[in-house]
Amino acid sequence: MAKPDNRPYSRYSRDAAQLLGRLIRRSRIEQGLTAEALAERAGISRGLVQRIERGEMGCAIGAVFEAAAIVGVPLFEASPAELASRVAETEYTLRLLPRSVRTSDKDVKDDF
Amino acid sequence: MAKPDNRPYSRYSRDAAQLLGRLIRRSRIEQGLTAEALAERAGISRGLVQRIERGEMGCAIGAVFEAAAIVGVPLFEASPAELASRVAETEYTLRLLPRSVRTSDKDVKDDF
DNA sequence: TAGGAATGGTCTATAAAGTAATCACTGACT
DNA sequence: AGTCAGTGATTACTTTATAGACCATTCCTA
Repeated sequence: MAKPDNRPYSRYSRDAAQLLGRLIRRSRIEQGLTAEALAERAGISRGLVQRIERGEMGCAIGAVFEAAAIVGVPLFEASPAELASRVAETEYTLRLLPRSVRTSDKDVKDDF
Repeated sequence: MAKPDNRPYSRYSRDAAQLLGRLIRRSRIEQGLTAEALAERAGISRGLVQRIERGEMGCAIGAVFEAAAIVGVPLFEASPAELASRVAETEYTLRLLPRSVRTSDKDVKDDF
């Protein structure tokens, strides 16, 4: 795994993963879709669907997002078009930024 | 990996992953944070940070969300409090739904 | 309320993610 | 201009997730 498991995840990221999982489950059930059926469509196993819906942190983001897309849970509160637009937009902004970050040390700027 | 790679990801989920990665990178750079530094904070390797920022689908969602949380990229456009609230909310709704889905078959709604 | 599909959990083999070390290259400062 | 930190990419190795089959249980529905 990514995390040595003694280094805990932040509350925020755990909540986010859990919420996403619950939303997927909710949507799936509301659509009368079986876990097995969703798994098949997403090209993953039923066991993985379970873990995704449980909000486990080890699941591949591709599998999670794919499941979300299939049952219609919006990612980034955005439609496909909006999403693509924001991708391009961010891509552009990224090109304007310095490629390398100077380790100017200690100013962490976690305020905002 | 989750996907046999012949079964492609949908455009939507790929865009979402890519956008998230770019946003993380953007935020990181704007904060003058080194990829190495972010990796250390997230408890992951620098190589994984690279893949996350590249938007690769195989990254663990925990690692991605953790990185996002650290650099301040909002998940679900929600603050920590809002997120927790929505988790509880969804949890509740979920309890009202049938636990088991009847395979009423063929009404599938993969358009959106 | 009985039948049966759907779910949840467990187990093993395998594929893949993740790490760490290394090297070349880019680009930001003195 | 030269230096060196940061980055990007590749490698080999370790750890982990995933698939798939299985069994027990839940709970829809006839």
